[in-house]
Parts: sequence; structure tokens; C-alpha cells
Amino acid sequence: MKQEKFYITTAIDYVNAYPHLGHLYEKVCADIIARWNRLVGRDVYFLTGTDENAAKNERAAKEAGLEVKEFIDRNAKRFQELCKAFNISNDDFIRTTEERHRKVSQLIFTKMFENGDIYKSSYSGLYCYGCEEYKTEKDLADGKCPEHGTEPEHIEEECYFFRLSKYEKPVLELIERNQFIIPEKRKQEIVARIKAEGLKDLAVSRSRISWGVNVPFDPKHKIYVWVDALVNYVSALGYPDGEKYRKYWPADVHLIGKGINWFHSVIWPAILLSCGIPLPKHVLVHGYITIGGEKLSKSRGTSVDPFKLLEKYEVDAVRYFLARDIPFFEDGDFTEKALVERVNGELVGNIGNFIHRTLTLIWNLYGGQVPEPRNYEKDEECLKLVESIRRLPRVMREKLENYEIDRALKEVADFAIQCNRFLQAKEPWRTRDPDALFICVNSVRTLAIVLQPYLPSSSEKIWKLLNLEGLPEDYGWNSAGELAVKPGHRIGRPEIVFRKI
RNA sequence: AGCGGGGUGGGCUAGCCAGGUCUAUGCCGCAGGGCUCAUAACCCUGAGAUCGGUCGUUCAAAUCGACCCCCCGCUACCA
Repeated sequence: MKQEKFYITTAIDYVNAYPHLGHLYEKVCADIIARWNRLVGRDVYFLTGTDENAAKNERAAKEAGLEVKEFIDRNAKRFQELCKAFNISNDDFIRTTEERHRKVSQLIFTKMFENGDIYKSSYSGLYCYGCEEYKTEKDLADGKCPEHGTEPEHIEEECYFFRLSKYEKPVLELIERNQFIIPEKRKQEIVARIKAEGLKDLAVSRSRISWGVNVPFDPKHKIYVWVDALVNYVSALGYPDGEKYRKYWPADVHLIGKGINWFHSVIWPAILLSCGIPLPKHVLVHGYITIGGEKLSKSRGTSVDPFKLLEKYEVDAVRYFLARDIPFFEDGDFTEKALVERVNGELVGNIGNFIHRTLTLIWNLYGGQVPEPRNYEKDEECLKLVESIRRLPRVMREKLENYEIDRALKEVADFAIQCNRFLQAKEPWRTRDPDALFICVNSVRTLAIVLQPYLPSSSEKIWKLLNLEGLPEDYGWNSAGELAVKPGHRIGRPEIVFRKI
């Protein structure tokens, strides 16, 4: 049987600043989805990267006193380090300044042109010479550029347009087909907007800037950054004839923040249609993180440096918080207080403590050897927990297939509570009841597997403490529902997995 | 302004689509108790909400409808 493939991408990040918590959030979510899909046996390809061709980089570099390339390299490196530091399992990291990308970007542009979807016309708008970009009404304060305090000039220039209007019908059909955009409310936003405003042709080249990818047949023009950026999803696979492209395209999931939905759900499909490239299956839109109730904003200082967090907290503590506390489809708030409470109360106090008390009980009562159960099949409480072990991967799977990653993790926390209650009720330290501990140690194994996508390194640690062969991921998701730790098995010396912060 | 989402005990939250089993779920916090295998952990009990407001549909509404008040999101280059 052919293994099912699964290609997931994140948005690529602007490199005009260092990564913040929002960037991390998206990567962690993508990582969880990717790891989970691997665990259920799919052949996963996970891509992330950086968007480096924006003209804005030039300005940001100047402010930092660096050459553009130097500036971009420095920041891009930081994003790559972010992935490493937080255990993100991306298979590739594309930078849009790489040759492999630029040539595909140009190829796509050429294809659109050859298909008659690109034409030359003139674009007029309010241009700020300071920013070197066009401004819309709402960008301005009192008719002036908020940054330079000057009034932008009304100018007109030649540029290339993409016949986006031509694709209004097919794009609308695509979106209205169920589940292209997840969740539903993001779909409604887009559908409403297309129906209300229709699709207008889009200016896809800029001539007043010096940083960017040249329009191949007219190098005075640069390719509009968004067109260039979107192409990363195929360029990274080696479009048009790369092996990975043939294997993994179309994407199963483009994971993005809600602010760039339009580009992914409307413009990107239109570009692909123009080039005759198959369309992605889903655009998955997550919410934003707020900091203490405020929007992330570099200028207002409401930004959290993920690397700073690592100085105080462990990777898995942060991952746990992000996955559990931020409702995936909504905005969620970050505060250190909430992080500490969630981790101490739930991850450490509930999940971690259950693991630890189970392991130490086996160690102290049975010398580290899993006891032979007597007749748990006849005990109602035991059967209930066994049933929960079987159920947990099932219910989590339902949630995860719908990308409810926060809710799926809540199931884990609830399961741990149930385990603690069970232990409390059974009091094996007093009754010496081997059945209870036999089931508990299996619950620990279940936890190790179901936590693997969320907390990969802790999961491995639990696995080692159980002294089991290989790694949790070798056994697959469904194995989480089994009682696979056998009587007589020797566990390792108990150690604390999750420490209070 | 238009379109969309939401307002549930001190905080967060489930339930709402398919009305009754909701005398409303869970977590945090708070008060009391238990236990002591465990990372002052875990377990139990309790206080605390007429489910934003008004009106309506119905035998029955947190759940459906209308109107009103408040919050938030989207409206072409911000994860």
C-alpha cells in the first residue's frame, strides 16, 4: 500500500526584524500537525522559511546600518535558530533570496505572462518617497505618511498587471467548496468580500525599487513581493520537475495567520490556475497572539522574544503553553503569569506528577518491575481507565483531523486527571493492588505517545524512563491505545520529567 | 459604513448548529477537609452565574427569532 503523503507549509516570515512570539506560535502549531501526521503514518514534508525580497528590507537594513544582504542573512539565521531551539521538525527552510527560489519565481511570472494573464498598464497611487512604497488612505495620518510626516505624491507609473479578475469565478467556486479555507468563518470573510467587491486586476510589478526579483522579460521591474513570496511553496519542492515537487505537491495545508488569508485563498490559487498548477487542499488560518491583551507590535514594545523565554523556561513548557492556552482558531493571550500557571498546574502538577508517582510506586513496591495483574478485567474502575486509554487516541484523532490542536491537548490533561483520581481511589501503596499499577504504567506509555507531537523531547524522556525499546514514534499513534507494557518489564529509575517553573 | 464573530460564577471556558437529561461543564483562584505513593503533589466537599439587555416563538430557551447595548475581526501588500 502506498503511503499517504502530507505536505504542510507555514507562512514565510519577513526578515526585517527578529522573530517574535507570533512567529514561534505558527511554527509550533505546524510542527505539532507535522509530527502528528508522521505518527499516524503519513509521509510528511514540512516547509518553513523566510521572505526576503521585500523592498522594506532595504530600509530596515539602512536603519540597522548594514548592507541589505548582510542584514537579511543575519535575521534569516535567527529564524533558523528559532526552529532549532524549539525543536521544530521542518524538512526544509527556504529563503526567497536563494537561487533555487528566484529562478522559479521568474519562471512562474513568465508562465503567467505567456498564458496572457499579465499585461502592461499604468498604476497610479499615493507614493511616499521616504518609504519607497505606495500608501493607501488608511496608511496615512492626516493625509501624511506617519513615518516621514510628508504628504505622499500622486504618481503614475507603468507596471505589469495580473488578470486576477479573470479568475473570479473559479476562485470563488474553489473557496465555496467546503473546507478549502479552515475554519468556516475565515471562509465566510473571503467569500463575502469577493461577492461584494469582485476581483480586480492586481499590480504585480514595481519599478521604483532596487531590491527584489527582476521581472525576467523586463528587468527594470521587480516582481511584486507577494507573488514572489507565495511561489516559495512550489520552489522549495523544485518546481517544475523536481522529485519532491512530483511527490508532495499539491500542499495539503498552508498554515497561515489570519492577516494574510486573502493572499493565500484568492491570489495564490489564481496564480496557480494561471500556470496550470494543481491547487492546494487547505488553507488553515490560525488566530493571533496578544501580549497581555495587546496586539503584537514592535513599535509599542508589546513583543516577546522567544529566545528570552528560553532563558527562563524549557522548550516543552513554552510549547505546552502555546498549544494548550491559545485557542487555535481564535486570538489568544500570552502572559508569563498564564504560562507559569498552566505549566505548573497542569503539565507539572497533573501530568508530570501522575507519571512520577506511578514510576516511583513501581520502583518502591515492585523493585522497578511491572507487576502481573490479577483480575482487572473484573474491576469496574480499572476497566474504566483501560477504556480511557483506548479512547484517548481516538478522540484526539478526531480533534486533530480538524486541527483542534488545543482541544486535543485538553483531552490529555483530562486523561491525566482521571489517572490521578484512579490512583487515589485505588491506593496501591496501601493495598498493594498490582492491577492498578499495571494499568497506570500503561497510561504513562499512552501519555508518552500522545504527547509526542506536542512535546517531542519530553515524550522521549518518558519513553526512556519506561525503558521501552526505540522511540514513541516507532510505534505509531494507534499504539497509544494499547496496554503494551507487559508484566515483568523493568522500568528505569524514576526521574522528574516536568519541573516546576 | 458594509460583512463576519462574540458577550456564560472573580478570571478563562464547555454547551448553542440538531431547544427539554442545564437544578449550566471544566480549569485557575477562594474556603474547609482528606490522604501522604508523589514535584507543598494528589483526592474530596463547599461558596460563587436567574447564561449582555428587552421582547417574542414554544408545554419547554444559555440554546430559535426580532430589536437594543458593548467587545472584537475582515475590507488588497502585518506571523
